[in-house]
Amino acid sequence: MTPTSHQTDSTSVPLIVDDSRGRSFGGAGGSGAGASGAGPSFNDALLDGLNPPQKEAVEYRGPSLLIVAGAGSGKTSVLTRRIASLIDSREAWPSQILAITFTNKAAAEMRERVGALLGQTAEGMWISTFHSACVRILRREAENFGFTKAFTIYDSHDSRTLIKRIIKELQADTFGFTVSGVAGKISKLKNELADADSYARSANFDDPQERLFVEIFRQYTRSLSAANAFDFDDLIGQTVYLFRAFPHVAATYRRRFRHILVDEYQDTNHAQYSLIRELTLPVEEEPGSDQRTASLPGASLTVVGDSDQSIYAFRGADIRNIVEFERDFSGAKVILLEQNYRSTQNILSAANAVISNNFDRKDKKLWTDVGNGEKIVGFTGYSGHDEAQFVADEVTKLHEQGTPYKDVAVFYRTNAQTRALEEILIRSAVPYRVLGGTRFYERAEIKDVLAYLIAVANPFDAMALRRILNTPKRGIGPATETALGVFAQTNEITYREAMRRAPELGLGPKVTGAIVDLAKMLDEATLLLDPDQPADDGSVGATGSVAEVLTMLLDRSGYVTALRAGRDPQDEARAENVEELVAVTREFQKNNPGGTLVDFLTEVSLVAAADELDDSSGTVSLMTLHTAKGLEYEAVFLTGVEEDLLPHRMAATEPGGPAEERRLFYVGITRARKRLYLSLAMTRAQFGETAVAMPSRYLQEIPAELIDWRQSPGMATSRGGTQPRALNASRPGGGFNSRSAVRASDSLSFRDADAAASRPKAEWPNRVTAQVRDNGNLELQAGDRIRHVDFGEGRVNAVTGEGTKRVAHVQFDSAGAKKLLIKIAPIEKL
DNA sequence: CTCTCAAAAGTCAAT
DNA sequence: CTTTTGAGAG
Repeated sequence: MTPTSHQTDSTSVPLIVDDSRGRSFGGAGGSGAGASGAGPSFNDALLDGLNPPQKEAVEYRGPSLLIVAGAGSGKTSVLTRRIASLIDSREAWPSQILAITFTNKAAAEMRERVGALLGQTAEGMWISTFHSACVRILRREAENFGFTKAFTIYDSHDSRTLIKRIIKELQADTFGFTVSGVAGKISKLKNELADADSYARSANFDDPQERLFVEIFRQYTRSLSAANAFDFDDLIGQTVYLFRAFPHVAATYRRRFRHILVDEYQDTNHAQYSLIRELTLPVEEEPGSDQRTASLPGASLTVVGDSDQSIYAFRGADIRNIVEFERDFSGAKVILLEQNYRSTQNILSAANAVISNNFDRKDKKLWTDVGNGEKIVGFTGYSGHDEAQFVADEVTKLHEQGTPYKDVAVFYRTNAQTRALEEILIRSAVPYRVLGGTRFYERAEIKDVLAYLIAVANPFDAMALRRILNTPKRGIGPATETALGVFAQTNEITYREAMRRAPELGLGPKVTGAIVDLAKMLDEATLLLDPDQPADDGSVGATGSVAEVLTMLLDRSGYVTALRAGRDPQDEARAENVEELVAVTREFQKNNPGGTLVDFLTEVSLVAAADELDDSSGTVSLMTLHTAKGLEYEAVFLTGVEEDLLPHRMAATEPGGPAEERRLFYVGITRARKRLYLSLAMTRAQFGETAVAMPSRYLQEIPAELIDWRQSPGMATSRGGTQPRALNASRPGGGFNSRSAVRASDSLSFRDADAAASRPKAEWPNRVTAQVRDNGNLELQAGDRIRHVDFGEGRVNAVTGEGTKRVAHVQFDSAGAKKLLIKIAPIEKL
C-alpha cells in the first residue's frame, strides 16, 4: 500500500484552517462567508440554552483549547455542539474530525447527538476511544512493520499468561520475579513509551536482577510479535512508534484529522499524550513534491478535563498533561465551566468541601441554581450485610416513591464488595445489574470459544491455539503442546502449520489424529469465512458470517456438548454463556452487515465495563467508583466509606495515593443528581475473616449540617444505650421509617460524656474516626452474663478468635443466639 | 494423560 | 471465604 493512496478525501477537500488567535474565523477565505448564508440561524440553535462560557467553548477557534469542566457542567453538550458547529459552518468535513472519548458507549452517544444536531448522520467522523482509534490505524498500517491486519489484541489476562510462561522458562521466579510484578513494570514502561531495547540502554547490567528483567521483557516482546499480537499498552505505544518511524504514514493522518478533541484529558498517560502530539504536528512540505503535499499547520486541538477527577494514576495517567497544557501548547485558550447542571447544592457543597482538602490544585467551586435539595443520608451498619440491607430498603423506598430502578446506582471501591450487596438485593427482590465485575468476556468458557475464533483469524497466534488444543479434552497434554511449539520454532513455521504436520512428530496415533483433525477443522473454518483466499481487495462472494463460523466450530469441536456432559453444576450456566456469545455474534452481524471476524474480535476485545450499561434495562446498577466516572444517576449509594477501603489500604501508603482516593470519592459524590447516600459498616468480612472497620477520614471533611445520619458511626458504637436502634437486629418489613431517623446532633448524647465535653463536636459530629467504640481487652468467657444495647441480657456460650477479632457466641434471653465482635460490640459485662 | 485432593493465593481500581 | 494451582495416584 503506497502512502499516497490514502485519504484522497482529505487532501482534495478545501481546507479551512484557522490560524488566527482571536474569535474571528472568517479569515480563511470565501467559504466562511458562504457558510454564513445558511449558518447563523443554525449556529444560534447550536448555542441555544448555553451559558456564556459554554458558548465561548463552542465558538472559540484557535490552535488549542482547554476546557476545564467541573463535574456535571455540561461538557458533553459543549463538545457535541462544538463538533456540530465545526461541520455546520463548513470549517471541517466530518472525516476531518477525531474525537476521543473514554468509553465506546460515550462515543456512540456523542455520535448520535452530533447527528441529531446536524439532522444527518455524520459519516466519516472518528469518534472512539484511544484504543479503538489506534486499532483502526494499526490494522490499516500493520503490514508496514511486520504484522498482519488480523493481529490479535491480548488483554491483561493474556499478557500475564504469556509472562508467566516466560518467567517459568527462564526460572526467573527464583530471583523473586512475580507475574504481577513483571506485568506491572512492563505496562508502566510501555506507558512511558519505553521498549525492551530502550530500557536495556539505561539498565544496569551489573545487577543480575535487572539483566533478567531485560531478558523477560525481550522475550515477551518477541513472543507478541511472533504471535502477531499487541497487548493493550502496545495499541497506543505502537501507533506512536509507527508515526515516528514512518513519517509518510504520520503525514497521512495529520492531513486527515484537522480537528482533534479529547475528553477526560486528565486521565491520559504519556503514550496517549504523545499520540496526540504526533497527530497535531504540522505537516512539513516534502522537498521535491508537487503542490498537493503543501505544508499544513497542525490540527486544532480541544481537550476537556478536570484534574479533580483524575483517578487513573495507577495505570499511568499523568495529571501534568492537563495541568501543564498551557505550557505545552503555547497560545492555548482556557475556558472554565463551573456551573453545575446535575446535582443539588447540598451534594455540590459536600463535593467542594471534600476536594478542597487536596492541596496543589486550582481552586474551583461548583455551583448550581437549582436549590439545596435533600440532605445527604448517612448510615452506619453493624456489618457489611447490615449496610447492604439499608441500601436495599432505601432503594425499595425510592422505588415506591416513584424513582425507577434504572435511575439508582450503588457504588463501591472494590469488586469484592458486590457479594454482600447482591445477596441482600436478591433477597429483597430488587432487580440489579453488576457492571464490570467478572466480566462476560473474561469468563473461561467465553475465552475458550473466542480462542477458536482467534485461531481462525490469526494463524500466528500460538497462545490461542494452545488454549484450544485440549479444550474440550482430546487427550493432548502439555508434553505434546510443547513438542508442537518446538517443532514450529525449529522449522520456522506457524504453530498452526506445525499442527497440520503433526504426523512428522512421531507421536501416538490417537494424539496425532486429534491434532490433525483440529487443524483441519480450523482450515475449513478459514475457508468458510473467505472462500477465495485472502485477496487484497475483499472479493466478497459467499463469505460465511461470524455466527456461521462460530456455530460450525462449536458443532465440530463438541465444546458445548462436552460442557453439558460435565458434572460440575456450573457447567450448564457455562453452556448458556456460550449460547449467549452465539447470540452476540448474530447481533453483531445485524448491526454490522459487512463486519468481518476481525471486526468482531476487535469489538469484543475493547469493551469497557461502562459499555455494558443498558439504559432500558430497568435495573439498579452496581459498579465500582472507577466505572462510575462519566455517568450520573438520580440517586446514588456510595458504600463502604471506611478506612482501608476508601482510601484503600494499598493506596494509603503510595505517594499521592490519599489524594487520588479523595478524588475518587469526589467523583462518586458528583454522580448524584438529587439524592446521595453514604454508608459504611462497623465490621467488614474479608479473606474469610471479620475485621473492625473505621469510618473514612473523608467523611469528616463533609460539613455536618449536610448529612442526615440515620445512624452515625458514633451511634453505632455507643455504649450509653439510651436508645440507638438495633444494629443487626432484623428490621420489620420495609425497613426504616422516618421515626427511626435520628438527628445528627442527637448522636452526641450517646457518646461518652467526657469525650463530648472535651471536643467541639457539635460542629463536627462526623468527626468520629478516632472514637470508634473500643472495649479494649474486655475479657469474656463461657458462662459470663452480658448486657447488649439492643438485645438485652444474655449468656456467653463460647469465645473464639484472637486479638481484635475475638468473637463471643452469646445466647440472648429474648433476642436469640448472636455472634458479636467483643472489641466493638455495644455490650458490657454484668 | 486425567482425575482428585489439598495447599495457596487473592481482592485495588481497567483499556 | 472462594478460586486457582500443584502434586501425586491411577
